Amino acid sequence: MDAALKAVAEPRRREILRLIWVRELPATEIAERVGQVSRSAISQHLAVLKGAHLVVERRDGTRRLYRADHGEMARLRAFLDDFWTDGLDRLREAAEAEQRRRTHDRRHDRSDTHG
Amino acid sequence: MDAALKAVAEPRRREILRLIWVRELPATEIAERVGQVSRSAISQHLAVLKGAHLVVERRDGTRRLYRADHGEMARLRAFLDDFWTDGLDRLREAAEAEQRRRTHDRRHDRSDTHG
DNA sequence: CAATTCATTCAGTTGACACTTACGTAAGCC
DNA sequence: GGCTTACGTAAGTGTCAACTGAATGAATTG
Repeated sequence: MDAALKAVAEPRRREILRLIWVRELPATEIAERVGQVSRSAISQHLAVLKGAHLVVERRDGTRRLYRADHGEMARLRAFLDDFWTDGLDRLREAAEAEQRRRTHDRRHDRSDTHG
Repeated sequence: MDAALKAVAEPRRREILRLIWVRELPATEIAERVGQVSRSAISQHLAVLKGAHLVVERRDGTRRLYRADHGEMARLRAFLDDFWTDGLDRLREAAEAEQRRRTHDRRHDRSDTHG
C-alpha cells in the first residue's frame, strides 16, 4: 500500500494512470501521448505501477495492453480516507486525555522533579 | 497541491502528521516520539510540511508548536477523490468516442472485424 | 550583555530514482 | 530463415531528497 501511494505521488505516473483509466492502451501509444519522454522511461513507470498493483497487463500478440486497476485504487483511497478521518479521529480521546496530563507539566518550569 | 501529495507520500512525514493531528506538539517532542532520527531531520520534515501548508506553526516562548492543518488535508483528499472518481469518470465519454474513432484508424487491424 | 534553551539552517554525504542509450527478446509477416 | 514491430531490461548519468553534525538564530532569564 505504501508502494501504491509512492507510485501515485509521481506526476508522470498519474498522467499514465489517467490515460489508461477507462480503456487499455499499448506502451508505445502511452509513450506517444505522454511525449517528451522515451519509451523506456514509460516501460519503467509501468513496471513500478505494476509492482504496486495499480495497473493490469494483457498481452495481445507483440503488444501489451495496460489498464488501471480500479480495485487497487479504491483500496488506496480507503487507506487514505481512513488515515485522515476515522483513523485519526480515533486518536482524539487518547490525545485529549494526554493533553490533560500534559497540562500539569506544561509550565516553563524546568525543575522537573520526575519525567 | 502536488507538493502536499509528495509530502504525504513520505512515511516519516505521515508519522509526524499523525502525532500532531489532534494536538500541537513542540519539535523536540516530535523528534523524541518519532525516534531513530535527529531533531534536525524533523525540522526539515516540518519545513516540507509547512511548505505544503499541511501544518501550522505557533510560537510559544522559545518553543514552536506544530499542528496538522485539517483544511489543507481536506483539500488534498478532495483532489484525490476527484482524481480517481469524478475526474476520471468524466473521461469516459471522450474515451469511448475516441475508441470508436481509433477503430477506423487501426493500422494493426488484424481479426478486428468490428465494422 | 552573557548564558541557556529550543529550534532552524548550512555543509557535506549517501542513496534513491527518473531518465537516456544500447541491447535482448518475443510475436507476426515475407 | 530474415525482417519488422513492440516491448522489456541493463548500464550509466544527473538530480533530488533524506540524513548527520556543526553552526547559527530567536526568545527568555539573570
